[in-house]
Amino acid sequence: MNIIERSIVFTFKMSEARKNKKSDQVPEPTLRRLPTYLFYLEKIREKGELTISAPVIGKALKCDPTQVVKDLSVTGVKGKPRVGYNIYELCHALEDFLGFNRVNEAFLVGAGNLGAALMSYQERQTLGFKIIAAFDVDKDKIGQQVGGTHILEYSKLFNLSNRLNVKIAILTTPNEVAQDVAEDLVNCGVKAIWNFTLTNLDLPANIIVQNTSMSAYAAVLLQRLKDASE
Amino acid sequence: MNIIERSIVFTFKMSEARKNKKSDQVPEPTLRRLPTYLFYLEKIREKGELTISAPVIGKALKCDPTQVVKDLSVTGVKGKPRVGYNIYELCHALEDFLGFNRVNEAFLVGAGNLGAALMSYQERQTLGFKIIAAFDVDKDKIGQQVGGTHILEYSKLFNLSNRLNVKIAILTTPNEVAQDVAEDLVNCGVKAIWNFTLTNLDLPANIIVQNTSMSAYAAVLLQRLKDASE
DNA sequence: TTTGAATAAAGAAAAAAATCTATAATTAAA
DNA sequence: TTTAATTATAGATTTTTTTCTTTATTCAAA
Repeated sequence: MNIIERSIVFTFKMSEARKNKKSDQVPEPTLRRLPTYLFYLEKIREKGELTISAPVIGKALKCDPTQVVKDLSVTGVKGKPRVGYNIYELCHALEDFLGFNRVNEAFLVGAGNLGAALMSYQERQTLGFKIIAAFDVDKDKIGQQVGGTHILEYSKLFNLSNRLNVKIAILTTPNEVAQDVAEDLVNCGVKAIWNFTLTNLDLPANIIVQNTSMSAYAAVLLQRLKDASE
Repeated sequence: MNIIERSIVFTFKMSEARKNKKSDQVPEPTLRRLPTYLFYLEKIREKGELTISAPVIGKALKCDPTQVVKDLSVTGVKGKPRVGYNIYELCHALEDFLGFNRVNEAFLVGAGNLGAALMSYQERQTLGFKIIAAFDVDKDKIGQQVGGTHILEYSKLFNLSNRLNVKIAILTTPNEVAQDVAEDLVNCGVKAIWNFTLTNLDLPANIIVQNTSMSAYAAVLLQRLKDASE
């Protein structure tokens, strides 16, 4: 194969990769597990440990050790045989990979119970981003503060988004207004919406929507309980 | 094959099925989708529609129509070609399958923001179970009421669990006490724990633990946003 | 220094899940 | 009554994810 043929093959492979971007995406199950590793490792690090092996992590987190190795490999951190991983390095790499050490700013719309929970959640535990402003239409809530974040009148969203360049929004409104609010958010430049409502949002294809329904987990729990009693 | 040979084959198959119970378990991805179907169908039913086809559901929920058919088939409901499913029948079957129409009673421990959110959640939206009592150690919270449920002194858990036969518990305590509380709950007869803490609970194998970390979703969202901007 | 045990890493195999395809049933329109 | 279009259903295929296997590396002990 000469240099031209090679470059053709190369070009082909590149466009293939670009076409189905999914190929180089980290699998969702892995992404979901990564924070669990991070929080476990942080706990171990606080105990003064310096290294940890995949079998030990696997035992603690009740999962397959080779799964652990595969998952952690996305960070690029190399472990040493007979020793394991450097905990400090691994924590840092995980935080970096997950983006938990960057300031990912987010809006929150709907400061009801769940909204307030997420606002206070960010104080204690790393959620992955900082809610810089919450919005609501309820006069009683407006002006209040939860978890260090102010609740503002919803209409202020439009002014504020002009000045700030916020890409992430958390949607915890009632179902009925979810679609309208989501469209407002997209118009304000939001690129990713974490949707806690039961509304199936109809938005442009380039907008990332992460649907999170508490019912989904409840369904799995109830079913496994049913399975167990049979 | 005579009758005896047949019965041997039959016995073998039965024990196989019992051995790896997983085989007849409904896949977790399907279980997670079922509440989404239910809430969508309820919305459509309210509009007065009587039937709906899998392709229509698939278009609305942005998923493959054959996926819809496979998922809905777990309820046993049959659709008619060229017509689709009877919405009323399907809603009922889904509620029944998911156990959402039964009274699944649950305890909640840790009436902080997230706990309170779940308590108020059950009012508006079907969570799948009814939180009949919440427990906390915070004097300010004890005696209060959220979403129609009273917050009781934690120590009352032990008396109450003797009288009531509650199988499900929601764990929304701080991480530090999660393991201890979980063990208490198991001693009180709880069989399934919905764990919102970041603690990896170490409990008997027969106890069902559903770990739900907000960070897991956040991680996926952040990553997809990163993927999109590359 | 040598040997052996532990473990990461890479790749193969298996399992699980999603998607595609073909078939048969049904109904509305011709 | 017949035909064509729609759609559920079942099964095959593909893709994704997990688990298993092998290999090579490293460190501790002999």
